[in-house]
Amino acid sequence: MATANNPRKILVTSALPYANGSIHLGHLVEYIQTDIWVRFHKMQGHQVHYVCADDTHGTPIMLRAEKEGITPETLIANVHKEHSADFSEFLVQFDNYYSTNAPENKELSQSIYKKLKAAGKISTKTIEQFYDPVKNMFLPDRFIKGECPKCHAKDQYGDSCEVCGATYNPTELINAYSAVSGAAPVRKETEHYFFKLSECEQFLKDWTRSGTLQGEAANKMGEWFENGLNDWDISRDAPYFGFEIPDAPGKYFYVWLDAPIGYMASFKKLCAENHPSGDENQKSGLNFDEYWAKDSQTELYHFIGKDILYFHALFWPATLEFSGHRKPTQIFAHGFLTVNGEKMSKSRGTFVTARSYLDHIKNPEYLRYYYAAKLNSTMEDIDLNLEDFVARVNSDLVGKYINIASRTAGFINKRFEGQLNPSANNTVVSEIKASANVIAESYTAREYGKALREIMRLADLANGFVADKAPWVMAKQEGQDAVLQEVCSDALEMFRLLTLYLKPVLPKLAGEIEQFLNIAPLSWDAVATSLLSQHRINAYEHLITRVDGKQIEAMTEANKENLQATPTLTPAPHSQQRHAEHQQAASAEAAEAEYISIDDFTKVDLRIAKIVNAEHVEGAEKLLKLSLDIGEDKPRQVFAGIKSAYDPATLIGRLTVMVANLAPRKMKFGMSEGMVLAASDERGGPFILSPDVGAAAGMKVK
RNA sequence: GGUGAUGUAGCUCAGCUGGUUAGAGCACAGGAUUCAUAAUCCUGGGGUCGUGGGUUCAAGUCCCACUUUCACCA
Repeated sequence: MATANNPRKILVTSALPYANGSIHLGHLVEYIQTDIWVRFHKMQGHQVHYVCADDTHGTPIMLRAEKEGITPETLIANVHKEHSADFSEFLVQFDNYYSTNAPENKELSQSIYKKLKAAGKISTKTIEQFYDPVKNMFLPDRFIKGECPKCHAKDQYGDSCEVCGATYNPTELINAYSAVSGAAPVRKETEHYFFKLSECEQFLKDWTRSGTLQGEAANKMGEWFENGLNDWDISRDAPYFGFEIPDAPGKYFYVWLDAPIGYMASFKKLCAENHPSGDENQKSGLNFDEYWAKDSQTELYHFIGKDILYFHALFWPATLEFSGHRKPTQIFAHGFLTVNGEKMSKSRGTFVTARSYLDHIKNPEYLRYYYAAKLNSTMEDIDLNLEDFVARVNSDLVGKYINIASRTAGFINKRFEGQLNPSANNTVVSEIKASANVIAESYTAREYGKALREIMRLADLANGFVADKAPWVMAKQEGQDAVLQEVCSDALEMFRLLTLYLKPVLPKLAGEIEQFLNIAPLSWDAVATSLLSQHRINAYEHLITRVDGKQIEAMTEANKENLQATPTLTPAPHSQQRHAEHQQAASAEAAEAEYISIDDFTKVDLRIAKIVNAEHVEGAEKLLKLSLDIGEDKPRQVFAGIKSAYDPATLIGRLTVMVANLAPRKMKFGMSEGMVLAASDERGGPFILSPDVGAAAGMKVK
């Protein structure tokens, strides 16, 4: 066991976000989970370093930069700035946030490759791949599209069909085309470099059994072993944004080779920063080799999403082992985020970026708290239920926790000039202190939900104590001052302890409370101390406010609008996908948001409609009842939400456009047999459409 | 399709190696209270633990089948 004089030396990483998009609420699950774990261990007095970086290489980055007319270097520098700001505002405190496109990473990648080669783990093989003859480049599967060989759905990606779920090789696609240039790809031979993973099976089996993985993850590994391990293709042909392979002109490391090495590079940079002279083996503290040499005694933990377990549990330990480095102590995989029980969705407005959350909800600690309340050590998905989010934050943080200080500090400040006088032994205080170990164990085991349940149970005890003692009654009675002071002091001591327990999750709030209580920054061993009599606290200022459900609505609304305002042209990666081109399946929905086929469009039966009657609907705030002639025997009855903008009398006789084959819907005031089209956004509306002169009722719009 | 997970009160979740009338928070109802940016305290209603079989003296907890949702398939 580590002691105060001999702290554990721990290096922690989170997965590298791909420099191709913004950080969103899904990403944050991992960074918040990791950050809480790191902060907790730092509070315990251990020497913990938390590093991360942007994952910057690969074809998607190259092509996006080209499309934007900037260099890849400029693109990744912009993204790095954005990512850094997002993390910082969410209080994710990296010791270094770097980039895989860095000299340290290049050097490490090349040196590791050379060691693997010297160990006989590298081979070459000529393979045949699709090639874009217009762009003069080989195409990753994701950039080849065509007709599914099984169900003949159009515009499917090169590896799997979104419609029928079939998987296949890009060579099986019918009428394949390049998503980059549109040209028909040709097949072309090229020599690729492989890491001989097939030879690492025994090593990996042993490593897997050594307690490095969660049970579920180990099961998953077993499945992969059963299927047999294939060699890993680690090269890509120019043009490619990445590091060139030594002695292999025109060949580059596949992004997934140098990405995890980015963990090392980021740490190496941190070591250098700690050494002003630049001589990293001379100066204080951090020594790169102490953490990464084969016989390292330090601990190394990777927090990752379950989607990239394959890379971290197979390739990465094998790469480290056969290049003469230490292996990870443990790999912690977590599940994905769903919002309101479903995948994050752009059309529902639940695909929320970190920035958008900050713009609308403001306080990042609400999200940290909510995620922590949901997180456990398994790979299960966690759900962000927005209603639950509001209820939980308001009830737990404001109603229970902060309320303890809010309801007692006033007495101390007004009646005793901020001076405390706690009792010698309060049973509730003792019980709260007694939970320190249980809570610490839960944090260590990444069972944050369990930790917070316990903390909230303790907060209930504290509120019960206050209710039981009823200081407001004492305040009105003569001669009760001493007891009043004692009760409120004890409540604040309880509040101090709860703050300590919550500090890994709510570091900023804890800082403000330390100021309010006028105490030194809380570390875990401060459980053993107490607020002393004579100690003076500062004036209580309101610490946090409640979340308003309207803020949530505004956020989801804004994210819906964003989609319409700025449709992206590049294939949007799946909500959870952030790791380069191996992630090929863009969600059907995301794809839909960009383009629909002509077949989709013709499903909508648009007709010119003559408004033969329009009238107000009694009891309806927004609706007008329209009768629309579209050349049928009887006019259609349609309720349209345009009352705010139109006087019914002025509408009669006008021509407009309606959707004629929308499923009839029963509304409060009767059946609505279609929909009238109208334009609107924050600038105004609705404005109904009018056809040009000559159009007649019943004409089809196409 | 294969594989791994998952399905417990209206909502979000606990339930360790099988053992008394299945728990919590939120929401809801009633009461108390007024110190706190309506917070707090007490009480209560509410679940055939996805479905169907099986093992067992005893199953939410083990086994089998089906089914829901999610993920992965290099």
